Amino acid sequence: MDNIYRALADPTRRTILDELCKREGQTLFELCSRLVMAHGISSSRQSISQHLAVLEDAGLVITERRGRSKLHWFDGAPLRAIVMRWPVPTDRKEKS
Amino acid sequence: MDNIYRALADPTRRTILDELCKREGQTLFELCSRLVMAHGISSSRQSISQHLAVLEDAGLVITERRGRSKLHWFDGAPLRAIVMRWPVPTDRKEKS
DNA sequence: TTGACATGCAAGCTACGACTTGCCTATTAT
DNA sequence: ATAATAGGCAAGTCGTAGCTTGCATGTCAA
Repeated sequence: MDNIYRALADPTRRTILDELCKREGQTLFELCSRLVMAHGISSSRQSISQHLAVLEDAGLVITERRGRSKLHWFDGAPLRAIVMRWPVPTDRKEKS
Repeated sequence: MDNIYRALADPTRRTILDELCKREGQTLFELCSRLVMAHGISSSRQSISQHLAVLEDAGLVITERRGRSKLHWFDGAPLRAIVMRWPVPTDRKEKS
């Protein structure tokens, strides 16, 4: 799964992940309106849909069809590949 | 610093970070030859140099001029922004 | 000082990614 | 059945990232 990095490369996709962390199980329309409200993102529905497809392909978003809607959840599991690949220093507060 | 994500988006740059983790303080030429040897990367010197500039701009690589050479070190500190932004599940081994 | 070595700068080319537009499919309500 | 709702598919445009090429800068050795 190497497309995590590509998925994280786009700022809109990162904001989508933020939004899905705040509220679980959002539909595409919920996400679109919330991205406009909270953040200044005013992309088309199709654009957000394509972003979600990239995120889902990377495993960062899990979906479930519910009738004519599609619900989206955030999943941080693929992010472990990053912290396992390179050393991430712990941020202990250091005195000067 | 939002360009961490862009810096990680390229596979060659990720391999450069891997290589710098294995051996510290490499020069540009060292990196070029090692990228060809260990991994199958055969980009030009200028290409690698540009990649290093992106990584340095993202704070993932720290440099130091030493005479006519430039030494490079890996720095994982910017990666904390990722693990602090989204929840990364700990991978405890689970019994089935 | 002169030449070899290690790197930097800048312009140009090409390919891919993000976005839009238009139409299509599936589900629910009346 | 029909219309409205929620989303999917596909082609096309545009900008930018990655790569190369050519030349310039700076450093060390003889």
